[in-house]
Amino acid sequence: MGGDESSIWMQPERSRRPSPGPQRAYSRQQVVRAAIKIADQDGLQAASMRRIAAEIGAGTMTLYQYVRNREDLMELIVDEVTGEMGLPERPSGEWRADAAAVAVAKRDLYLRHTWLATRVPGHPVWGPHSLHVQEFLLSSFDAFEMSVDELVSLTGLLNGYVESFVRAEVGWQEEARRTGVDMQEWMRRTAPYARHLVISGRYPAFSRVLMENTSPHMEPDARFHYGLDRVLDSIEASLKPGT
Amino acid sequence: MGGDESSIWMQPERSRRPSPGPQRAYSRQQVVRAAIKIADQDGLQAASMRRIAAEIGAGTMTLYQYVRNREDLMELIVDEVTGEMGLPERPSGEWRADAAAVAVAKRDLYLRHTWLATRVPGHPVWGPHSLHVQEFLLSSFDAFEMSVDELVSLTGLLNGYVESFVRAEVGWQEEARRTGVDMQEWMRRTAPYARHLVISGRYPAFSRVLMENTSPHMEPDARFHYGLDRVLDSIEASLKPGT
DNA sequence: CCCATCTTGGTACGGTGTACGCAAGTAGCT
DNA sequence: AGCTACTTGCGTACACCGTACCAAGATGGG
Repeated sequence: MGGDESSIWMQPERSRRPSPGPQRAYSRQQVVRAAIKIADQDGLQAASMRRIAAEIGAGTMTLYQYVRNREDLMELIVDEVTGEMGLPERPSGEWRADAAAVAVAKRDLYLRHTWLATRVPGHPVWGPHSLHVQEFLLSSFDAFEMSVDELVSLTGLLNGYVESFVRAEVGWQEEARRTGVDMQEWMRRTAPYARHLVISGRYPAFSRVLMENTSPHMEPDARFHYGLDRVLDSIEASLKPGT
Repeated sequence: MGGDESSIWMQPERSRRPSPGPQRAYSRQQVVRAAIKIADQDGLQAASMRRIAAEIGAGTMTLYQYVRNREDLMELIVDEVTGEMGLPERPSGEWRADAAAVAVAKRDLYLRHTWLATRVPGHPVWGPHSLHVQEFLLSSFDAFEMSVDELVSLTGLLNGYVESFVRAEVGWQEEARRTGVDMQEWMRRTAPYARHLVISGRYPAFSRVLMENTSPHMEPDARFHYGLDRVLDSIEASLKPGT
């Protein structure tokens, strides 16, 4: 009977209702926390079933008692860390402040758990924490009259901005962890080629960006807020007050 | 002597200058094309060194005569397909049309090669085709006076929008290929849980989006252009005519 | 012709996710 | 109390992966 149990959120941790068999030695929470710890330290790839199991002192296959497969586990850890965003229960009513709060909290979260940016999107994560963030952002616009399509477009604009900004930001960090070569070092090693490109004269606009790359720049924080304001402006322009 | 040869673009295909040893049996082009073909059919993961080698009838390790490692090859195939964007030699002078052309061409490219969206960003790809796209977009704004920081922010806004939109779009397709479950099917399987969420009453705004998900929607194309216009508006608002 | 040099590609190593099945623990029923 | 049915932990095995290493063969210049 039961349903198709196709989503993890439909299969909460198996409860220990009185039934035959030994006591469970671990917990889903334990597995999830171990996975997050490893991903934080050495990247999402490093959070392999073997390594996670080793971290909690279990046999590899034991994990499959707590999680159906690695993909499900990935979904669990994403929702778990999303809980760290710590948004209030409901929006304040000031849509711009609320939307900005979501954006900033999301960026901070991604910077704290850089592996979040390496995930390929697919079906949405409908865990409790992720749903709360969704609900918070969507209901920030409750005071305005708009179709679902418009609402989804506008929140998508915001989410898209944050994600792409932070993906670029975090991409370098992830590469540095993987290869041991950070941005500074990569620039240094690629300098001869960069010089060649500039000298060729084929890419004047690109060269201008390249040349000034060594001079002091806007800090990432400032760049983020600058772009964020642009996006919020563009959202504001499409808002019509509701009933 | 020579340099550090740290980037692929500094090591063009080894030329066949007269020297002892057998003729080369394959070519970098051949390897790149095979990799693209496999990635198009079965995803980036499927483009393994073994599979690519098999595709062109070579031994696995032979590929390493044409490419230093898999990462370099990935960079090569990205630049290769970027050539398909087919932008004109230089911008028309109508910045809005030029920027929109880049956005549309990029989306089309990603839809044609969905694996592009699954790549984790890191150092930029400075291959000839990618550089041309960069140059085209940057120089679209030549008529305006702005700092490099502003220029990078604005083009980043546009690129970010396109990438995040198309990543969401393509995420479903990639998941469908990987798991055999497409969006329709996923929605169907998750319907009981969705119903549960709606009934719980905890997510009213989210529920509204969910409920209308079955009614006819704006087509992806229309949604893309709607958001694109928003982004272009927001860029336009920050433009000051130059000298 | 010789040989220095190049190309091909087999084998092997250390990793991955997970299917299968076995040994052992335990609650409920007789 | 003993049996049984079910659960849990987990070792083994399989089919993949990237690539280091090296042997064997091809070939152009002297």
